[in-house]
Amino acid sequence: MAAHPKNASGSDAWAGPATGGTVSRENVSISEVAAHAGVSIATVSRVVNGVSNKASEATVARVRAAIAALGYRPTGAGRALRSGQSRLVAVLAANMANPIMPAIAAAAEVALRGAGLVMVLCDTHERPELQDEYLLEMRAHYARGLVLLGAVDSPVLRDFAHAGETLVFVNRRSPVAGAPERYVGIDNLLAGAEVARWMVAQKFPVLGLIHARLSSSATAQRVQGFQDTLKQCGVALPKGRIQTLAGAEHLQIGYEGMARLLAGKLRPSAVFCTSDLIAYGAQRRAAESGLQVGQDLVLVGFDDSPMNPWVAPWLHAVRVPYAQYGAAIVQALSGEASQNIILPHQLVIRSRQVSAAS
Amino acid sequence: MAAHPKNASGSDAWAGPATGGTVSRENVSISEVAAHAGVSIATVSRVVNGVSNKASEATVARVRAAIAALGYRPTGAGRALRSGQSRLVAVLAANMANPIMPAIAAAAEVALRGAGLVMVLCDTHERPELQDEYLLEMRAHYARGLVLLGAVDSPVLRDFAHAGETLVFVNRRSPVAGAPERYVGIDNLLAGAEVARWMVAQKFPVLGLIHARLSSSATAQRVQGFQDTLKQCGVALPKGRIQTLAGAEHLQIGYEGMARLLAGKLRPSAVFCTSDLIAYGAQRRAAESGLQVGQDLVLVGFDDSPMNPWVAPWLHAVRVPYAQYGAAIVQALSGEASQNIILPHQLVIRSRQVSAAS
DNA sequence: GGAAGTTAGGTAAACGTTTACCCAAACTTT
DNA sequence: AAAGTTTGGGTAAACGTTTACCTAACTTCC
Repeated sequence: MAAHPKNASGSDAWAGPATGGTVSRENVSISEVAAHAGVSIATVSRVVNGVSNKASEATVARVRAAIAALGYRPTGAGRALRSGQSRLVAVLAANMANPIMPAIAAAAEVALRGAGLVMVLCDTHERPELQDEYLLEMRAHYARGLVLLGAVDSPVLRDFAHAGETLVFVNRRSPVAGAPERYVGIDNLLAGAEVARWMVAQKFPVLGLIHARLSSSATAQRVQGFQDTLKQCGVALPKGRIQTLAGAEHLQIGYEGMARLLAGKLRPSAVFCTSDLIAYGAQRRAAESGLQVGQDLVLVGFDDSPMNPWVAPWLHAVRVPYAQYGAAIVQALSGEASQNIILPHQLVIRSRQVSAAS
Repeated sequence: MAAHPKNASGSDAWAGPATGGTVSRENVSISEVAAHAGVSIATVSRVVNGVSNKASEATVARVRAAIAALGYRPTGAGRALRSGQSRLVAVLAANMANPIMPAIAAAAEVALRGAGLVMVLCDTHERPELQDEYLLEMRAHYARGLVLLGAVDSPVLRDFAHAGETLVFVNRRSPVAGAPERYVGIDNLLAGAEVARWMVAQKFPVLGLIHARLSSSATAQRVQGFQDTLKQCGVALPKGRIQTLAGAEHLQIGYEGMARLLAGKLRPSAVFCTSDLIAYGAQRRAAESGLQVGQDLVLVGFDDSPMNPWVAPWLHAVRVPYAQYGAAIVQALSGEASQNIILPHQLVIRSRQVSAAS
């Protein structure tokens, strides 16, 4: 019931039926706390920020009591304005439709919280103008850092990179050369190579590859590692069995890519898809041709979404340790302006199940 | 004059190698724009905010030119501090692991952008303390609105609801009674009823139901609509064929629920799962028992994720129009303090395809 | 041709913080 | 006992906006 008179005349209207002690009142500011504790606002500020040698035990206790009693919490805007830095960290994701983006974002959010920061999540839809818009907007909010979850090249990004803004590139490397770079990701080159080596070891007679356009450094490296290693092992991968498709929709890419592979003379027996979504699409197309993925045809994906055991138990995949990304992002944010954090990946081969599942 | 040199000496330090015209410089503030245009900061502010009758055509043009030349963009913190309101809208999602959450968030983000607002996405993990933490933090940033994507009951939420904070409840109704409520969602009761009616019309001999605990109003209504309608149609749904499971992990709930259903004497021929994820889990368990979902057993899910045709073509589902949620959320934010926006849903029955997945 | 109204725009206060600087009192050192 | 040093805490400026209020210079009207 809390009364809540928005334009009431009675000034102490909401001092009345207090909702229950520590629960927040409408709009406590630092000066009210100061008055309540009988100190200056400077002292309150110092207590809040843990400035150590500026207040006696007794005063600290008194201030803390006042804070608790009034349910005070410093206002972000005031802080940001004064100190030129907020607790906001912007995460710009290229494409939230890909389930790995929310997965990384979730991990980042937990880690950031642990560091006392707040995540702001934006979806750039892989569009440079939108990315620029968000970059500017977030700097206007004094964001402490900008995390690019799949960056695209754009004017403002270049500008920021050269100006020394705090940028963290995740999964996909910075598209702007010549500037220091904070990067979090895995060794995509090695991962691609491992997939190739496994396929060779399994002696699959006919290999294939489906991937999106190479504008993303991650995809490019996966593809390169795969191809190089095959060549190195003396295994052929002719042009016709490499399907490169444009478009943002990975499911569609997989579907179409598989259609083209199946149109070739030799039916592929193992296909490397550079993302799980591509593999999902490929499986769908293969199933429509009556193929049983996991038996007639082996697919290897990339990311290894936690949902794979449930919706795609037939899928092998390179597992990217998304849960570890959170901590790594925080570390990158607070560390040197130029650093690479390379996390360990793992090729997950699912048992030849009929009945797998976690 | 304004000039406002922070430490004079190298005042024009960054006027040097301009990055290229309209691209942002380090830190342009309104006073620099004012100086550049030869007007007061008040005038610049008015132009920026489109206050109509306070500046001549010529002045407006001059100010706009200065803004463009310097790449000025008003600082969020300053604005928020002065006006007590920012452009931030917080979206508190209960569980980002459920793909419908990112889907709604994405729609909301697009619509909010269109309204000149910025989305801040947080994951409450269905935990009241975390939800409270975010509510407080976001109000401390003068968030213009708080969107609860699956609210849980919590002290601060109650407090805010009664204090008249701008709260929008999506999918799941407000857990606090007696306060005005802005709600965006579908008619879950009706949807549940429709599923029941369809199942009855198809004359499935043995029905089943798997759902999570009923703390969510959405789940509760789906279940109630389903059960009521079955009863009304004279179709039995004994206790043993209703599987209610606790836990946050819907995939697991589906898996376990199906296991229990299959342990009964009669094998169910059609099962209603109150979310797609539950259906995924159920399918997995059924497949492990050698059942072909879509033939031996029909599953109806809820949400109809865009990925369903790809990863779960065997799944019928109630389609929730997530793409429309964005606009609805914006509308709810800007409208009356008490309103219901009920969007249309649709029971999607997929053709009886043969080429089922695994 | 003066009163009244309109137009264009400047002045300065306020929003809630943080922090550089100052100062008094209490110790510590010679 | 005077000179330093530490401890505890207050004063006030600054951060970048928005906006209430003021003030000229024009219009308009009789």
